[in-house]
Amino acid sequence: MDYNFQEIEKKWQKYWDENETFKCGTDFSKPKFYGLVEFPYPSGHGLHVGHPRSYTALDIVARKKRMDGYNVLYPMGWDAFGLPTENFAIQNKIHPRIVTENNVANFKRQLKSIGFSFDWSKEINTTDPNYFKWTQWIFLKLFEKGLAYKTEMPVNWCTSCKVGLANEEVVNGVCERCGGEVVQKLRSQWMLKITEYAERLIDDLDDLDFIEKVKIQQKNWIGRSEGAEVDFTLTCGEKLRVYTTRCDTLYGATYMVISPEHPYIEKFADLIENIDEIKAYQSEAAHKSEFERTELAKEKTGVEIKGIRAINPITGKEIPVFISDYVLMTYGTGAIMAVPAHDTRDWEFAKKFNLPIIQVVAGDDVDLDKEAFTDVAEGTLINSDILNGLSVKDAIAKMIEHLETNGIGKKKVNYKLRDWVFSRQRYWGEPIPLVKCEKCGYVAIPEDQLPLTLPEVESYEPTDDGKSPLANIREWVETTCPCCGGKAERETDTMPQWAGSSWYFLRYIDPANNDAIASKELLDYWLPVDWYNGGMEHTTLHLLYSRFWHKFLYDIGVVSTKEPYAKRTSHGMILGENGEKMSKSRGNVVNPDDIVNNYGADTFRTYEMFIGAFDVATPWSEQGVKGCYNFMKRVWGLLDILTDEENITADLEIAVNKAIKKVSDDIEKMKFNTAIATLMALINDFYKKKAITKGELKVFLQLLNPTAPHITEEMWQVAGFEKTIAETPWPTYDEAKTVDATVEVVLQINGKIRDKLQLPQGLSKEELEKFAFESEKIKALTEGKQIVKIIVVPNKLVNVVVK
RNA sequence: GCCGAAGUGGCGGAACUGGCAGACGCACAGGACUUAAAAUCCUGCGAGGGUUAAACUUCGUACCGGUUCGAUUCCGGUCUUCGGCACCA
Repeated sequence: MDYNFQEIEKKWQKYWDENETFKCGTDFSKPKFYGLVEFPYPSGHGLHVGHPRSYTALDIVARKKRMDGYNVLYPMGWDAFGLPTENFAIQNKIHPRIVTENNVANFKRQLKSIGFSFDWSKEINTTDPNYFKWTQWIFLKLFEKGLAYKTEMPVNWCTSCKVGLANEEVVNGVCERCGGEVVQKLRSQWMLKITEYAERLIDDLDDLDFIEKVKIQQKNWIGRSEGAEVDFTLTCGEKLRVYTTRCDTLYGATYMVISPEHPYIEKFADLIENIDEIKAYQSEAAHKSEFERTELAKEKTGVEIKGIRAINPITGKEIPVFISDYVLMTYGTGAIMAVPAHDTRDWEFAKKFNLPIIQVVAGDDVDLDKEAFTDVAEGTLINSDILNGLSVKDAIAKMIEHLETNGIGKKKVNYKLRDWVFSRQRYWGEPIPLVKCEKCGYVAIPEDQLPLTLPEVESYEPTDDGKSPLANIREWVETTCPCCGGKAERETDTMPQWAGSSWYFLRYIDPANNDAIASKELLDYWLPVDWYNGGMEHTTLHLLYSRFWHKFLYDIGVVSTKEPYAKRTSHGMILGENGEKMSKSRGNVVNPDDIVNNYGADTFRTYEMFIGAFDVATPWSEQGVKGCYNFMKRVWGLLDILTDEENITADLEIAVNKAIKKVSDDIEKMKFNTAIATLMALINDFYKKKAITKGELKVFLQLLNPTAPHITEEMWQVAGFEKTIAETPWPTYDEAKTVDATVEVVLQINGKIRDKLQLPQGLSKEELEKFAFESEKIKALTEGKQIVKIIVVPNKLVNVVVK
């Protein structure tokens, strides 16, 4: 009988659908397992071979957990708002909803063809009004609690398309779509105060089982730093506040710099003698795009503010104040004290403008004519009066104390994290459910009017002045104020794509609920997500945003866990055969459909898991796929050598027990490649014997089932076993039977292998030593030499050290 | 520049806590079956030396050095590749 994967896979996919085999249970006394993978953006290109790497991995975990007796929730849905769909709709004059429907249908067909054990009854779609009703609801709660606010923010503006672009759409400083110039333009934008959660987002990471690099990347992104705020008095009488992490170097602060956007320029314009020059510099800086500001950062620029000077509060000396675009308005106070001796940027600036450089930390190999001395960890303070002789660490502590007792400054923690720009001037997103009333300002629309749906429009293109296409629909925009009943206009911005994905794992729990995000009882049972796998590219955006929203929902009592995800893992990228990232332009894209059609879903799944270490990027290999296809055929061929014997034969008992242990452990540790290797080795044993008993086949099929579910179920049925594998418990092993009766013991002289002995398991050190010296080779090589030492590692080796 | 990960046969990759480097697969070679091929099954397969064949032997986990009876694994330094951040005071 040939291995007809098309027929087998179709048969079992139909069976699972009809029997709702993987629908999560309602017996809440059972332990639960909530496995989650990132839901895809249903693009027009169809599924990428990268998606199934993640989905298969957690599918294996989910299938095993079910066999382990857990109540498992493993859901799937669609993150369907977003730009590519909108752009496709614009180009082809099709409604984005239709585009989305088509893409979702295609994705769903593809996912089903791979045989994932998703509970499809929990399917969600972020563009479904019954879904985004709750996205809007969460936004209104944020608004109500003062965590959503509107402010002027620079946006990336494409001068040719006349449209605001998301950061992801700006590639090398130009518009991704048309290649046009991108500049910064101020626009009024809705913002979410994620910075208010910065500290908790860092601190709570400690209790989570996230892979270390995710934690590190999130911490770096949030960018916590401890320092001090210090007030310098200006000659105009006002105080200029700076932030510094190195207040120990205050004696070396020889000038100050404020950012070009600093409000003091405007405030003290009358006192500034060279105001024209300053204004010119300001406008120059404003016209630089983000790209230019960073790319051209090699040479420092700036202008001294004439007419205003500052007084160093520690030394009492008068120092000049500059403006320069190397100081950012968005971090700290938008002003710095410059210590050129110990900061590279300040040093470069001081060199260019010929400013004094005063060393305040001593160290070896310091040449301040060549570069700043920044590696001060071992240094001692000098030229610093009260701090002289102290280490940097002690000096900081002493200076903070000094600043605080004298009212000059205080300790301060800062974060690099900035608030979340939450507006998009686009059509295909969730409308922000607010109206602007002339009298009442921004007012939330009443909850019972949610969802606020998108109106039908003629064109999805943004307006000439960069407003959302919604702004053109006057009958939709013009409304009444829910507060005073007067004339009001709807907000025409929509939410970013990150909105719908920031809470989707909650909706899976109870997707049809009309009264709440999900019922409290179900939320309490299923949360937190036990295991979330996804790409590293989502570490600093999606993963952080969703942790933020979850913490907010925790604060307002919607959910009972502080954190959404107990465990986070990440898969490596699958590269093209040439080792480069898969892309259309490189022509190295592999279509999952082709693999499923030519080799079958089981081969595809097995290959994706066998390809290499799960968290490491690996190139695709068609030959490798064939290797796994061979394995499937060998698995199928076991039916030809099947005997009637019910038990596991004695000579394979150890191998089978070892395999159960290894596969079980490897799945938990995501070492799918070695789990499969173990099963390949085991099947070689069966073929060598040209026989497999029913007992052996049973265990083998169960172990392979999570990876290759179709072929194993079919063989299970053909072999006449009861029920389906999915309904059977995961096989157990006998620890005592995972150890071989004999072990190969290595005999070494001075650490070099000279002989090997096959000896019984568990011999004592003395016995091993005795056996070692019975070896002819060891005898010969130790003959007449002085034995210095003998090292014996039980069951492993005897090493004789001779002189 | 900063943070992080990695470098092992012709290739993808194994190796628990410092203890036989190269599991498993691919490719390749040889054999069985076949009229033949494909498919399948079996065997071999790091490099050099050595032998009719074996035995045997030296080298070998990016590079240089160290710790150790013993290092792919630990420590110091160098190089390369990939991922992230990037004037964050």
